[in-house]
Amino acid sequence: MNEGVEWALHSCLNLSWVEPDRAVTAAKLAAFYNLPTAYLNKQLQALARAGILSSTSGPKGGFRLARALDAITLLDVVIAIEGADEAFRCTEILKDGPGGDPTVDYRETCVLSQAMRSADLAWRRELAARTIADIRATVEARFPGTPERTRDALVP
Amino acid sequence: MNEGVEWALHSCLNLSWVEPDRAVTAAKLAAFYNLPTAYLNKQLQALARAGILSSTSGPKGGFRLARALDAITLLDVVIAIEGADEAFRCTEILKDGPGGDPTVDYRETCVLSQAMRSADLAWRRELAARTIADIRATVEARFPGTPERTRDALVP
DNA sequence: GGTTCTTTACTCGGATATCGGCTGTCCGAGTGTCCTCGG
DNA sequence: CCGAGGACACTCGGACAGCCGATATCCGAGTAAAGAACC
Repeated sequence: MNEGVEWALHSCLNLSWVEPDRAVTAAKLAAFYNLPTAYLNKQLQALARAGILSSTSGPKGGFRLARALDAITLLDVVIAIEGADEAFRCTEILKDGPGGDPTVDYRETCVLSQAMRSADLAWRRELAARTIADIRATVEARFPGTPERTRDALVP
Repeated sequence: MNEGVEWALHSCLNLSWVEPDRAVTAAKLAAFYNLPTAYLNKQLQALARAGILSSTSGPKGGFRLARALDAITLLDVVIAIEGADEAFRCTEILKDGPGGDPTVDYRETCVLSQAMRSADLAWRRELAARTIADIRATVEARFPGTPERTRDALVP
């Protein structure tokens, strides 16, 4: 899995601790973890295209969360970065086998494909059940100093 | 995910329909789906290293299943081909952030890492719950002609 | 006829090229801000 | 003093190289079988 997913998740979480009307630049978010600025910017662009962040150009510009915290699931972020394709991609090799029918959609018929898809759905269900709001609440309960420390590092 | 996983899964399933004392060459298994022989051979080698198949050299050689059908899970096959690493790899970027502690193992501490690992475990649990025996039984129930057709194509 | 040895052909196994996608970087378009200048 | 205009600096956005792993391939080591030769 793409490394940018980790950056995107942490960046969304960090953005949840700054005032919603305050935009944070990619440079600030990158400096927070010593990440390459331009490359993180690329991931943030993907989040903006997915409607998770909203971006503003110019001075005082940057990124901010575009939705309520409990309306952003971990699956949303993963899909924004990695794409919506499932991990196991059925190439329908049964079509080239003995008794293969070119008119059949083996992604729906093949038992192995169904089993792999079932596992993939379990993974997605788990990710869709956790929102940034959940994560934030857990972090605040375990590490009370995090919100203030994060805000201090991101806002000038 | 690696395309060889699909080939490996179908090959294991196909091998389940030939007599256990009969070895099938990589060439036969590849011809079944018009796959590149040498590359499929590479995947079969990985399955052999994992103890899922046993290989025999020389004439009348080839691959055969090394374990009982109900002792081979889909997860076993996936791990043999893809490796045991989980999809989401936590790089512990919190170590480089404000308040980061180099002595802490953030793969266990980071809430996001835990959430991603939880989803990964759900995926693995689903794959570990299905064995080649299960798949074979389902296929035989839905497509009764498959066992004979497969055996005819694989044994001389 | 039986046994042993040799030859042979066949198979796996690992070492070797090739390609696509992730990683990393750069510069231009757009925009809000601030300063200056005029009324 | 107030407002308008312009220059400026800052930010995102997409276009451009580099590198690692997956893809695809080939040839050699090992082996079991088959056949020939000998007893």
